[in-house]
Order: sequence, then structure tokens, then C-alpha cells
Amino acid sequence: MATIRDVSRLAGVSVATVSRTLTKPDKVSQKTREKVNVAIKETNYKPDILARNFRTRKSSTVVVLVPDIANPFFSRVIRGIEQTAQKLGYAVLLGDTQGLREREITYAKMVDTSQAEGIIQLDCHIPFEDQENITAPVVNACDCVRGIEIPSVQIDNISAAKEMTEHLLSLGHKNIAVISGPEQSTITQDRLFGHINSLNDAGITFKTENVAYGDYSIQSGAKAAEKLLNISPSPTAIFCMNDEMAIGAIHYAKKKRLSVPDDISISGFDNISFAEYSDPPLTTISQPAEEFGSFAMSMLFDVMKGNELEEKYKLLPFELIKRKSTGINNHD
Amino acid sequence: MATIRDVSRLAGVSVATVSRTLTKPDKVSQKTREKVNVAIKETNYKPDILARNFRTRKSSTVVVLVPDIANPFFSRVIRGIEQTAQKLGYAVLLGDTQGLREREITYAKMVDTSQAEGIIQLDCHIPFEDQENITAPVVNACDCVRGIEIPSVQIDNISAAKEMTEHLLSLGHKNIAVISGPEQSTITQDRLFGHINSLNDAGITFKTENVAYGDYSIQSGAKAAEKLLNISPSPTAIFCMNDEMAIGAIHYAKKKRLSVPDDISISGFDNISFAEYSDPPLTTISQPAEEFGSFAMSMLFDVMKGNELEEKYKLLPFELIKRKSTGINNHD
DNA sequence: ATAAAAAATGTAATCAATTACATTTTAATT
DNA sequence: AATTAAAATGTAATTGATTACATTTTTTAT
Repeated sequence: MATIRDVSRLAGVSVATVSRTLTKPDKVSQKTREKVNVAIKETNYKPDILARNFRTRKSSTVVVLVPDIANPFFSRVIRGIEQTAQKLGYAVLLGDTQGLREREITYAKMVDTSQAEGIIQLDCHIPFEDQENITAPVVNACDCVRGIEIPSVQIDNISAAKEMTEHLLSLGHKNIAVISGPEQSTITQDRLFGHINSLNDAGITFKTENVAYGDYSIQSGAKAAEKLLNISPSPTAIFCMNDEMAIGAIHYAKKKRLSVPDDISISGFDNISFAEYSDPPLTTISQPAEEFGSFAMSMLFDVMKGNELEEKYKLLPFELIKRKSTGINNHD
Repeated sequence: MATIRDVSRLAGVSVATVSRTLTKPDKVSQKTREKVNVAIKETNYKPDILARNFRTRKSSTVVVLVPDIANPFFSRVIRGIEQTAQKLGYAVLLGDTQGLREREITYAKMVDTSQAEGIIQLDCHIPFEDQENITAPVVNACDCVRGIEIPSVQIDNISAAKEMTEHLLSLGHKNIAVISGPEQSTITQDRLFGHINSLNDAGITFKTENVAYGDYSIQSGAKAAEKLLNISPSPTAIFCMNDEMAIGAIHYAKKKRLSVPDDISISGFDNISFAEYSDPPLTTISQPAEEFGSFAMSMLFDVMKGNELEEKYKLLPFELIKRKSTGINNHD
């Protein structure tokens, strides 16, 4: 493999000039630039990025911590991250953490060893051993850690849950169940808070037993629905905190020979591609997944560069998508 | 940030000894090892991986080229890659190529610049400018390039398509349509070949107009179904080359007030998590997505190490999953 | 106790770029 | 034409680890 030295020799210039031709061509006269470029072609020289990174102390790499890459919502976020990273000249290292703190920390340490320059965390944890003392550039996307000074981009989950709940209330539902995400998750808490708020505003008392916790999988949604649809009085609507669980819930409801939405309204969250094609099509909250990723990457870029952030806690717009899985309550 | 020099000074040993303590501890006496480890803790030393990579000429990184990370099947493959990479001490760089050759080449070049040591390609292209002369370690997963010496792991797509077609034939279908993947793709060609073979074996002539090409998206499946279900005589079964397109096809069929499977049988391919929960649940071919990834990573490891591969073209088992979306033909 | 072999440690070169600083060349100004 | 300023180029140090080779220390065998 040719090195910068080989090129410099062939072109009859110093290594510094070759380096400059590559990284700041405007500092080199056109004549030399051409000579050097010819030599580069001649030798088939490719700059050794490892050496460059080492010398510049920059890896031009970010690592993304994702609880589950196979989750269609997260993978869209990652697509957004990748696209913007590419534009900004960064490579994306994948850290599938399975939600394990240990693995998050392992990946986050790549910043200490200068393998990565920054971290995008899609989960609501602080990926450091010392939670108080955050030294690495990190931003949260989708979910976030409350009360900690980590920049984040998400939607206003409280308002989104309110809007969904109000939609269900407007259809005449009074006994609304919830299939929630993991109890510790910030977005879960926010959405639950928004839900309860709306209920209170409508003069309806929230009942704890109407909440079942899932893990965002279809299976967990079906299981939660089983629990919720067998309490009495049976809820007439279920607000699910993601589309997969909603699909699982619909599946269980159908199995129980309940019609969706005639017997039970079921709503989702995220608006994944399958939502539109589920039977019935899913009423859900559309989240700008790609934009989360792309925005998070832009923010991380600023943090890494030491730029001031315009907004430290960015909220992107969401949208209530009304489809056929929710309908008028005709049971009471 | 502390360097190896700081540690050596504090521990009263040479830098070589510190380095050895870290990378080959058995070459260092226990007494010194302890001294060094104390000094490492004291100084909070973290080896600079950039420097290490540079000196050893290894990045311990592989890059995976994926046409679309948001595809649930690919994201499972990637999960498998990530898990095995982690175990083998490699980091995974994400190359979302959108199927663009240009982007594939850009990412593949990371091996030339020693940013990555190897490539896992999930598409059926050769990601190099010079197609003839492959110098970088690369393996294909899921799809593969025919007639080229690139190690690959996939299922026997011909047999899988045969099995599915035979299943449909056994249900009495004689006019079977196909919603195919992109025409240039090897797996598409293999599956079509298997399909036609089975048809021939059963004495049925294959009709070109019974094939519609999609791009693996739900939408394209729905569109293809629209085309296929409006030719006459209408097919009584559709063999789709992935689950998303099958879900799209089912959606269109229902919209046309056709019952699946009573009026039209529809089958998928991949067995993504949504297949089981679609309405009706999807008859499909289960592919071992995670194993593809994990196996591909193991193979790539061997290629990178210069080890002989046990099998250059590995076939993993698939399974026909019979569910409710296919049924007896009661139309002729 | 001594010689030989093995283990442990140290010295310093090395990897391939970038870049501060010095020097030379070119352009602009009087 | 001489002087000054600006642009272009070169020299050589630098980055932080690894490792070949040399040297010292410890262990083993006689």
C-alpha cells in the first residue's frame, strides 16, 4: 500500500504538500496540486484513515445505543441518524444494547478510548458508570432522561397522549385501558401522565388496574390485552403505547371474537408502516422517526464541535392519525 | 487523559511492560502486573484505541452494507451480526446504502483506508469499482452474487420456493401468481426458478403475465396485487417473495372484498414477527435471520484471519410455516 | 554453587499521517 | 528596482501505542 511518502517522492514535493493537497487544497498552488493528484493516481494512494484519526485525535465516528435494532421504529430512527451522519462526515457504529446497562456502558466507553466522538442514546438511561459526571458528548433521541442535562429530541409525549385520550373520550369511551411501555421509561411515564390528565379534565377517575405493562413486543401486547379484557367492567377502548402492542391487542380481541372497533377501540403509537395495513387500520400517533435520528445527529454534531445548541430539549411535531381501529362507544 | 507513559512512570516500569500487562498479561510477573494495575486505576488510564489500531494496523471493525435498515428482516440479520461481532471483538459500522451502488462503494472503500477490516454485504452486488478484482474480505448474507467467488450464507431459495409452490399446488391451485422482488436480485431469480420448476413438475405451464415485480414494500405488494387480481382468469393464489408484500396483497384483496384464503390464497416469505399476527396469519417461509447475521460474521472473521472456510457457500435451513392465509382452492 | 535456560523487563524504533514553524517563492506596492 | 507582504513549500516533531531486540532477573538442572 502506497503511503504519503511514496506520493511525495513521485511528485517531487514534500509530504506536507501532499497532505495539504488532500486536506486543504486551497493552500496549494494549482500546478503542484495537479502534480500531486497525478502521483496519487499513479500510486493508487489511499490516505490511511487510521493514521489520520490517530494524529488528529478524531475518529469521525459516533456510536448509537439502541435497545433493539429489530424494532421498526428504532430502525427508522437509525436510518435518519445514518443519513445525516454521512452528510456530516461521520460513520455510525451500531450498539445494540438489548436495554442492558452493562452493554450501554461498554459502548459508551468507546468515547473514552477515542474510538467514537459522541453517543446517541435511544433509551432512557445514562450510559455511564458515574451518572453525575457526564463527560462524553451525548444526546437522547425519542426517549430521554428526566432531570439530567442531556440534550434530547422527542415529541411532546404528554400532549400526544392527551390528544389520543381526548380522541377516545370524544368517541364516548369512559372506561379506557392502557397498554403501557416499561414502567421506568420516561416516555411511558409522560404518556401515562398525559392520559390521566385528560381523564381528569373529563371528570373521569383513572383506575390503576386499567394499566398493563408490556415490552413493546406484539406478544406482550396480546398478553396485556388478555389481562385487560378479562376484568369487569371491561374497558371499551385500549390506548397502546406502540403499534406492535396494539397489533397484538387487536389480535387477542379478534381471538376473543370482539369486533374492533365495534366492541373495542384500540389505538397505537408510532405509525409504523404496518399500522396502515393492519386490519382494521390502526389509529395511532405518527412520530417523525427519521427526523428524530437526523435531528439527534445534528445536535450531537454541535455538541461535539462545542457549538451552542439552539434548543437543548427539542420537541418535534407529532400527528394523530385517525383510522378504523377506533370508533364510537356503543356499549354504554 | 493519561497515557501509557503516565502509567509506566507511576508504576515504575517501562511502557513496554504496561502494554504487555494490558495485551498479554501472562508475559508479566504477577507482582508487576499488580503494580501496573494499581497505577492504571490511579491514573484512570484508558488505552487509546486509535493509537493501538494505528500501530497494529487493525481497526477491529467491520462494515455492513444493507439496502434498507428499516426492513424488519434486515434489521434482524444485523442484530445477529452485531451479537457475534461483539463476541469476536469487532465493532459494526452501519452502511445503509439504499441499494445504491455508489454508496456501497463508498462504504466498501473503508477497507482500503483501513477504517474497516471486512465487509458484510446484504445485497446482491459487488461493492467494488473493479468487479473482477476483489481484494477486501467480504461475505454475502441472505442474497448473493452468482458466479463470483464471494463466500455467502443463505437458504436454498430454489427449494424454498419449490416447497411453497408445492404447498399451493397441493391445495389445488393451478393458476398461481407471483409477487416477486426486484428482477435483478439473485434470490428473486432463484425463487422464481424454483417456482417454475414446481409448476413444470406438476404439468402446469408458467405464465409470465402472472408475475409482478415489487420492491419488498407493503405498498408495492398492494400495487402488484392490484395488477394480478385484475387479469382474467384471476389467479387463485399469490406467492409473494416477502411478508410485507404479502401483507400489502392481503390488504388489496380485502379491499376488493375477496376473502383470504377462501377466494385467494396468499403466501409470504421471511416470517417476520408481523406474519403471525396478520389477518389471516400468513403462510410463509421462515428464514433464520439472526443466524444469517451471526454466521456471516463468523465467516467474515475466518476470511479476515486467513482461515480456511469449512463451507464457502453455506446454506441454512428454512421452514415452511403453514398458517391461515393459504387454503383449498374452491374456484375451479 | 554454578552454568544454562527461561522468564521478565527495558530501550528505542516504528506505524502514516498532520502541522507548527522555518524557509523560499511569488505578488503587490512604492 | 527595491521593499514588503502574502502565498507556497519544506523540515521535522508529534500523536500513543506496540514490539523486535537487548538486557537483566529468576528458575532449573547439574
